Amino acid sequence: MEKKLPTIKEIAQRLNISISTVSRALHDHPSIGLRTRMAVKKMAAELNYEPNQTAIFFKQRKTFTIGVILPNLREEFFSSAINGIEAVALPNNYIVLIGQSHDDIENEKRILETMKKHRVDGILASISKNTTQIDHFEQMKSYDIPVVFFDRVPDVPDVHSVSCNLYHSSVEAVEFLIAKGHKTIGYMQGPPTLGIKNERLAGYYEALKKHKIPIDESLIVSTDLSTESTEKALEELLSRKKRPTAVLVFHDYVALDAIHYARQKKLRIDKDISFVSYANVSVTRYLDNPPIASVEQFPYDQGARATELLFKLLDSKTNRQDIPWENVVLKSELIVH
Amino acid sequence: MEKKLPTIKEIAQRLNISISTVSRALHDHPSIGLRTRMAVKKMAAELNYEPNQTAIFFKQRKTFTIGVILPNLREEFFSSAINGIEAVALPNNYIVLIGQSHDDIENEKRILETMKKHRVDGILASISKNTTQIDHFEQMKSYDIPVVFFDRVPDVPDVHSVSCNLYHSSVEAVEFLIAKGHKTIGYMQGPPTLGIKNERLAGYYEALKKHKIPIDESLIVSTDLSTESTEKALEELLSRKKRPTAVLVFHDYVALDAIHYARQKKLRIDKDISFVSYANVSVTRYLDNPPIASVEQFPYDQGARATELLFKLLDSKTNRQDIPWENVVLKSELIVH
DNA sequence: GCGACCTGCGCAATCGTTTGTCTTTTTTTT
DNA sequence: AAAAAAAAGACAAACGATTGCGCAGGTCGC
Repeated sequence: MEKKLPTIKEIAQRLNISISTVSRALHDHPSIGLRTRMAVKKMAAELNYEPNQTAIFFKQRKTFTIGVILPNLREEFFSSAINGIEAVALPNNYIVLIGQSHDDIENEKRILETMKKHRVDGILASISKNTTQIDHFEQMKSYDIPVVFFDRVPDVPDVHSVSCNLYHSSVEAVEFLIAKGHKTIGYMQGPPTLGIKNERLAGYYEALKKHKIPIDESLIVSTDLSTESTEKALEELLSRKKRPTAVLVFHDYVALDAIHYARQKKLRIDKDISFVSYANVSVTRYLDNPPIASVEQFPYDQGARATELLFKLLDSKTNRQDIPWENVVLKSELIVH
Repeated sequence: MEKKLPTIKEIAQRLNISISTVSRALHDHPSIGLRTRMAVKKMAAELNYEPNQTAIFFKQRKTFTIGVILPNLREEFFSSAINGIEAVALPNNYIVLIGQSHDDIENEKRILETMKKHRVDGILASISKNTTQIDHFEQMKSYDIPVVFFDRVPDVPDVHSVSCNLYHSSVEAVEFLIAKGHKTIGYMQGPPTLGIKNERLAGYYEALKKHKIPIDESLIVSTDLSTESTEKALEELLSRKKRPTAVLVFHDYVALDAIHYARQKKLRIDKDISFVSYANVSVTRYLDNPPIASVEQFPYDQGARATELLFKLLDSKTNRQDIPWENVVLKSELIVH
């Protein structure tokens, strides 16, 4: 049963020709005559020949594999991003290796190491929440493995990246609340390492400024994304003398925790307090009290664009060091529920 | 910049010894003396040598890669399963290649083909909802690539599989409803190809029988999982003369659609009608009207066990054909919310 | 009718490692 | 001190495919 697979060598022997001829024939090389070419192809079909990719990978120094490193597949954002990545990668005959950092930089390093060993052709990464330096990614340069960051991109200039600009949508989100009559609007931000650029906060400031609402720093609180931390942050906001009637929240899941807590405290959502957040996760569809609006960040598109950029890098014949850093920025969009 | 990576050959030249000696020294082969072994390791460290895995894969006919084929990563069940798979695979130095069938058998075949080309050592698969025959998986045998199915396993005897026994939990679920005083209990089943064994239905029958509740076939309806289909199915149930006060539903997401629809129809959840379903997805945490109970199917454990089984197959020296088919069945558990 | 050119194919090196076997050196035994 | 045994390392053949180069044989030109 365990027949070993046919090789070009076998084809060559049966046809009494050289293996190089077989190889070229299979690749439609012009220097092989039609007769032999046909004969080779016929025999290949008969034997059910399939090239041994591992041999080819080895010879070509190329594996047609891209590695994807991301925090957690269970987050809808990332599994959607994978779909975008696959949509571009598969048609190009690339296959996708996935590793989850679970938001731990040590895992991130381990995964990167493994992917390097497996000689992936390129890497797509969304960094973990406590990745503050990216030496481990920089190292890939010396192995000539290009890296493209997406969504959670490090805040340094010399990388390739695809991300969403949250500034405009943040302005829009706050203006949306203002239009609804809110005058005291809080902001609950995430961990400092995420969204270093703080486009969300900048948008928040800008909108308030634009509408001449004085900025009250005490209305800005932080959560580390855990439920407890979020509850504590909301508690803080609720204790302000000028209690906010609306809160812009770092992420839908955080908002859900906040909403849950607010309801426990007998606050009526969208009457006593309203929430707007980011991510536009699909479960809100089933909720009675979702955030009234959420900023869509197009994970699928981000994944697809990042993969396209990576392929561009892979294709470029020139020394990769010479390619200018490219930072694609997509527009986000406020979705009102 | 683009320095090419050091090889054992280079180490050999610098030390003026043979390549084989270097190789053996690095592997602590007993026939290499301590002096040379140390020298080799020192040099390897200096040069920052790393073995070329693609060469090794090629030579060893082994890639330390397992392919995972599943319907959709966006389903929490499957992304959790991936976690279980990674938990077993990574410590064993295996890496995970993922492909989504998106519930389309053609994709499934394509992915399988690609994975075969990439010479994965083994495959874990959860079949698509319209996979009725598994020839494409059977084919893997002739390439000596073992396949282990998990969760969505084909209903044939000669496969390896890991799945959850839903029979007992189904009985338990219905008894739970009966205990709550329900006497008219409907059942909304999924597409026929999924859960062919129909343990859910069997459990449903059993519980009713046990409690001497006559079985009314008109209380059994079907959905293809789409929202529309689910709504139609619920509508049917609601139109029965003896309208059910509780429904056992194929899957949480289906239940959510059903609940959504029921509420539109002004039914009060858990008063006019109650739902119990399967999967125990985590979003129910945020819902006002979740199913009152759900059957947990332990995706993480299923993934982990399936991977262990696969490794067992990979390890076995004997001809794989001789290994008896193993069908691991895990217990499910009714979680009351 | 003889060199120039084209066509069609074979030879052999190469990618980096592993591994069976053979050779050399060292150590032990008697 | 010589022979036998053990230890340490070298040689070379794989693994399967790609590819530069060279070498036939035929065709064409003049």
